[in-house]
Amino acid sequence: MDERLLKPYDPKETESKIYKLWEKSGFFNPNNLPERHKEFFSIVLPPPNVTGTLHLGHALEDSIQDMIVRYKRMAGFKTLWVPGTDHAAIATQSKVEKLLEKEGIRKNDIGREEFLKRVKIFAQNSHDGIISQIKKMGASLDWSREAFTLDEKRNIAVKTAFKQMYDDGLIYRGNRMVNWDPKGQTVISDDEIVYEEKKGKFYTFKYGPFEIGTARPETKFGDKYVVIHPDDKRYKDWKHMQKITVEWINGPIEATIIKDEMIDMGFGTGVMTITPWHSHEDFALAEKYKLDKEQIIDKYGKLLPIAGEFVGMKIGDAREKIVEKLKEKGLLVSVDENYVNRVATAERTGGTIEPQIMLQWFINVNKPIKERGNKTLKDLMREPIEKGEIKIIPEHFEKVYYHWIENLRDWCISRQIWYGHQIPVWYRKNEIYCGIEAPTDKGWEQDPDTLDTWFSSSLWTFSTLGWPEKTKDLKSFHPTSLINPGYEILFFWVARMILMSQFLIGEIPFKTVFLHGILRDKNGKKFSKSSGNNIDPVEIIEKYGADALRMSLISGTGSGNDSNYDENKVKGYKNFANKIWNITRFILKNIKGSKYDPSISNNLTEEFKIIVEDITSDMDNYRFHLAAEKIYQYIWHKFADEILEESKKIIKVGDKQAEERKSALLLIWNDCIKILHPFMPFVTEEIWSIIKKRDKDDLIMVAKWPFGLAQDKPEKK
RNA sequence: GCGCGCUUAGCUCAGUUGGUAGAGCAACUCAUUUACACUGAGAAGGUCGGGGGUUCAAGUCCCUCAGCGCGCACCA
Repeated sequence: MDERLLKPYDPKETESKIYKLWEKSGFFNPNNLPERHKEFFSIVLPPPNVTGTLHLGHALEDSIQDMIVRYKRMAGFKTLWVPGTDHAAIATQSKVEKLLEKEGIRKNDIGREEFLKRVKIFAQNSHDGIISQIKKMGASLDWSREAFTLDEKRNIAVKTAFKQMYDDGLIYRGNRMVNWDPKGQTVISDDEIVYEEKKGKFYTFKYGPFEIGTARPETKFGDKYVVIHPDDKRYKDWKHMQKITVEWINGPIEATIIKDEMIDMGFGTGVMTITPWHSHEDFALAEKYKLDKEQIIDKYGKLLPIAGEFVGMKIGDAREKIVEKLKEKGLLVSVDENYVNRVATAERTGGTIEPQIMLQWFINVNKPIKERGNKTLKDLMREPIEKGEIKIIPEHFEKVYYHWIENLRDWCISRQIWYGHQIPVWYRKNEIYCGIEAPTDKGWEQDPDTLDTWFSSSLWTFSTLGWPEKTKDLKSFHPTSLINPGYEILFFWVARMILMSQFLIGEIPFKTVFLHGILRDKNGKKFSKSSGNNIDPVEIIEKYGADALRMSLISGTGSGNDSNYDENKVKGYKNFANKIWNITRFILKNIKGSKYDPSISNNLTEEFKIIVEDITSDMDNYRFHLAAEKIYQYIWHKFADEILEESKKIIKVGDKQAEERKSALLLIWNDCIKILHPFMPFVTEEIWSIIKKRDKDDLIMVAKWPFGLAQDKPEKK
């Protein structure tokens, strides 16, 4: 009897030892896999942000992906799982800014270079912690191919991508309405906005012969256009472009009446004034009728000279004072105190977004691309899903995806932050140069802005494989087989990867998008540092083992569904790990001295084969949670509770039937351990080593899936 | 407003192409040192959110209502 089996299973002792064994084997790298691994299977790890440490949500993601990767590897695929981390531009920068604030340092005091040094140190620390966390999960990532969204190679990819899109006129610089975050002092994309419902006041003012409503009186200084619906009978006597003089905040102004169908006649009085500089819709209207646009608020959220006596005031402070003045002038009609406003805030800094017209860089999603039969980037994003080249699981997210594309505006990619890929564009007076390298002659200055972090992550499936170089990896492993992000980054990441891959290399980035849900705490609350419910996976691993954690996260939740984390469940699977440990002890004890016949076939093995067929079909059809529960049920309640109990009597007799039973037990148990391996890799590898007692190369991680049932060919289209 | 989900045992959730309702945890009754107490045996627990429809047959498909969650959107 192996000494290890004499005491209960101890994951702590086993896991780090086993992980080292795996790393040493080299099998994480597909190049080192034995001959039988032919067809390629590839997947990239959604790179975690280097903003701190991983939480249980990442553990869920790692568990699912490693389970799939291990299954595919056993099935005979030449399997690659690419690791990496994301520099997460704004998120990381604002994190470091906050840390420096505590030391009383502001980033402008130390300057760009010194600040970036600090960020780099922070990012490196985060990275190291994250990698060690991922390894503790048992993730079989090929570390020799590790990448970072901001490393040298990815920088070349980013610049190459930018230039290609710039040359094709898809990236342009223009004065457009953008989302300005006064707190983060940068613009952000539409997708980085989080809307919060806030109760506020809704004011109605007299504006000449009209009454207009607004929730933001502080933007109204420059309002000199009155918009009315052309069909509104109440105002039928007013003509389009008619000019009137009205008394307003700082005296009389000349206003112009605009008749346009954008107005909702049923809302308020059916009349509104517009502020083209600080509102997306107003801007669109102003463009349509070539109206003047005036800036009211500066980038610090303060009022400009147009505000007259209110100049320099913060908009929040100015609001009530402006209302007061209007009231004194007899222009205030009413105040609705129960108005619910949807306030746009910045995802990362929490700042209240101020729409502004600014000179920024954009990706044009509506421009017909000549070389692609006049298709737009929107078309390139939509088509692979429509044609079924990319499958989204669960399927209903396809509708969500289309819906997003329909509403998509040009993607603003420039950011006024320091941490990130600097835009590869140089200016000299009126000249502009875009290139991989800086121009060599004098007088050029590079654009100080950096790129949206999602620009670099959207190249991830091919930038990690060597693009823009034509590498062997790229040829072998792209398009990748599968991607497994949470559904919350379907737009941020998945959609943009499809966009970039389609445009830059003319192929899809992955064949299947398998989305997972969000893991919440026991009470259904989102994990976050601020609510103090954050859990470090390592903490749980030390208590129950990585196997138990993995199994508890995978089983019991349908794909794409949110789930609640329950420590009791982990505890249950720790018991399960010990159960299979004891089963192994029982079997080895009982088969001692007997000859093992691997060709045995009887009722037990036939019945087992049917179970394995069922489980394998679940594995091949993304029903992993079912596969996990089925193998658990079989092992504990069929194999242990029934078959082993019954075997005790049979083996006691010591006849031919007993010998056959012993062989059947060993055969079935061997295969049970294999099937369980993708879910609980550590304990199964340890048991394998005890059963096999062979040399180091004979690892369960490269053992063949039972009965040759798993597909070793790519899925049929 | 538009879109997408969810509602199944006390709790947390599974339930694949429609074919007699499942698991884990909790609670209940027994077994008491067995490969395993990180255990075993057993019993209990559900008109599958309400209503209607299709079908020989509906938790599953269709319609409708309600509650909850999420995403998107230009209600000034």
